[in-house]
Amino acid sequence: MATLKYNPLKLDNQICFPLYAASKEVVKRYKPFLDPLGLTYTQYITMMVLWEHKELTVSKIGEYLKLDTGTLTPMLKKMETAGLVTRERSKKDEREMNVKITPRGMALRKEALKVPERIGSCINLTVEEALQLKALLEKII
Amino acid sequence: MATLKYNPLKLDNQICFPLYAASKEVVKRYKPFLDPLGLTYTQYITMMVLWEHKELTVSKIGEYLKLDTGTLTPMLKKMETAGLVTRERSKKDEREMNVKITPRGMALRKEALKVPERIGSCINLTVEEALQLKALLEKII
DNA sequence: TAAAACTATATTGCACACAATTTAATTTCA
DNA sequence: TGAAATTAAATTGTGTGCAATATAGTTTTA
Repeated sequence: MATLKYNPLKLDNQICFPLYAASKEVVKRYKPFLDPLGLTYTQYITMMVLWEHKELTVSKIGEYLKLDTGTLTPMLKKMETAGLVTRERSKKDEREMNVKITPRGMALRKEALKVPERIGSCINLTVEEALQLKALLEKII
Repeated sequence: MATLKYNPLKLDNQICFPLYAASKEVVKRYKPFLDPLGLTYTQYITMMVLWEHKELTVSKIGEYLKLDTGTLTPMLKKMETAGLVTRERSKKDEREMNVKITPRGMALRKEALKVPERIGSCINLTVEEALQLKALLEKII
């Protein structure tokens, strides 16, 4: 009798691929809600940590978001140009760059408040499933 | 008594963020195993569908991987240069580009066979948790 | 205290991702 | 059947991501 061998290199047998595809898919679903705010997804999560903490160094932002300076520096410069943040060297330690949210950046929070619920209704998971997913993902990170 | 309001814009309350972070993290963990094969993560999943199907059009590859031509065309050209695939216009329909795996590309499969188990031991999930995660992610896609 | 080690950010180079547009080939249908 | 619609790739432009390196400031320590 022929035995059907398990193929470890089949796309369908991967855990990485649905993770990769779902992540891109969700970021894409944010786009129509973020475009009116003038934010990309990466800028949106950056604003999230700034709405909460008001002022942070580049490396602190990088710690929260798990992004490196090669990604953050150019993006923060754009956000500065857009008037959402200011960038200033720390007086205490000139190596540090303090990124501070502006009143305009703070004001954007009101408009962003609708985003999470709108996204929620775009993602086909129950609250329980979402919590379960979150727990599993956090175990990986 | 003060009521602590739920903050929908807190990074910790997002489902999208752990998804985004975990996806990047897993792709990063593949790097040390894929570097010796001369493959990037995107090229690796492309090889997966080609190991299975041998010959596909660009759009079929895009369907499997959920990637568009702006991503695939330049990457497939690099893979052609690397001798992993050939690219040829379809005789039946000149609009289609047939991408075919080469013997060298096929031979790479043997070396790649160790990758999935090595990755498995890098990811801190039980088999049950991984299957659960996969099911939840596929519900999103 | 001055050289060495370390730290924070910036820069460079490479590889995606995708929206929007273009080009070329095929199919539809008036 | 021939113009219009559709389809498949390629191209262009913008925005990440990250490894590796560079630069400048701070701390450690011989």
